[in-house]
Amino acid sequence: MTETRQKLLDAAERLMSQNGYAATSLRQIIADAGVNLASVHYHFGSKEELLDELVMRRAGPVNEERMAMLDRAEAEGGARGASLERILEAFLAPAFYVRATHPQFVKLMGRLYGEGMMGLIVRKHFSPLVVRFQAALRRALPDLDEQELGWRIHFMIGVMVRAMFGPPDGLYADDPSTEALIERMVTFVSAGFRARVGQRERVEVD
Amino acid sequence: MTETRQKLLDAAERLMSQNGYAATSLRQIIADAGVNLASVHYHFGSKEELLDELVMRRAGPVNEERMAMLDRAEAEGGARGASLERILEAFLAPAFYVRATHPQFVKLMGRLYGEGMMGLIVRKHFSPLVVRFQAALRRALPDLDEQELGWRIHFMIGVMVRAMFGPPDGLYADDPSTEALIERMVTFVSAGFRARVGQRERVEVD
DNA sequence: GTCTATACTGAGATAGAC
DNA sequence: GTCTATCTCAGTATAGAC
Repeated sequence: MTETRQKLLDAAERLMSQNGYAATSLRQIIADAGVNLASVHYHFGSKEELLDELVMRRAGPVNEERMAMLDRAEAEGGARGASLERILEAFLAPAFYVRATHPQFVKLMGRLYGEGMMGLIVRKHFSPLVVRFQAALRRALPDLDEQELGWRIHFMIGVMVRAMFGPPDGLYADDPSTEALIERMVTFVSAGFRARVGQRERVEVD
Repeated sequence: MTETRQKLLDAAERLMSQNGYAATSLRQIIADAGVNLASVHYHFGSKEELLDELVMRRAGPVNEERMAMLDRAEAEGGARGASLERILEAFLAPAFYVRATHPQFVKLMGRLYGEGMMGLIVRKHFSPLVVRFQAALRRALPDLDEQELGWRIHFMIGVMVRAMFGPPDGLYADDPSTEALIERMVTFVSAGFRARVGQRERVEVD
């Protein structure tokens, strides 16, 4: 990979994580990277393909880690299969672990999901991942019907995207450590996945 | 309100619900509405202010309905306050009831949240709503600490936004009725709100 | 008060010289 | 591989007709 490519990807990641994809112009990016405007189209072809490479250079390793964690969870679970919590953790945690080395990337992913820019990338690169996790969840929740499972996965993505955006707007919540945030998501989402259909929990809290 | 204003708002709602805010140009909107380009700036001042009016002409009534449902839930709850499920339903249901008369508006709201365009509008117009619902949840979940509650509200918004976007991408989920969708959200989210902190549910599903 | 015509700046994309 | 110049289309602004 040439130096120019690197500079463009780094500048785009930095700027887009702050302002989103649409609001970040190629002219901002090339100014920040110190290269010529036409080099974007020489190296990537378009703004959208630049984004594709930008996402995949980090999402690739994230998805490999997700698969590896799911492997371990299933190995430990033996014949029962992996537990719900371990499956959810395998999916959610690696996406936030990258905060340690590339904090802006996580925020960028949240923005991209929100802007609808992830749909294409997911269809293009994430298919094996989606299939495997759906199958694992299917097995962990055998009583949940297919439609309901699909919607709950959809809801989980919503929770993840929101968490990637950062802490809530108001003054009422902190910015927790990565581990605490993952714990919060898994606790919330696993309870949601386990909820009985058509029979809301009516127990009063203590 | 003049006819031109109406036409612009209607055209913008239709087009933006399909392609999002940023990807919809004023020139598309004025072509669809059959009016002159400059009329946008005469009537609204800018694309962003057009959006503000567009959102509030429907979100205004939605928020009033939310307040009214919360009033009823608290009246029924008496001294105990409203139940968690009723609070969540009061927040979520009215946002989806508008599908009956204005189906595109719900999708538009999902897109706008995703694009980060709702932040400003929420701060400008939704403050009383946020305060009231946060207080109601606080009361329904007295054992939950403030930070945790803030994050769980954040997560709920994520679920709502995802549901507004429409059914999940894959072939694995249907497009349910509004009532069924609300039921699904309330079931999932209420279980998440009730989950015990730092003590994940370990019960196997039957 | 309302609308039309037109111009200004900045976006993404592209062709061709070097 | 890189750069200059240029194309089309975006949001915005204003002058002036009715």
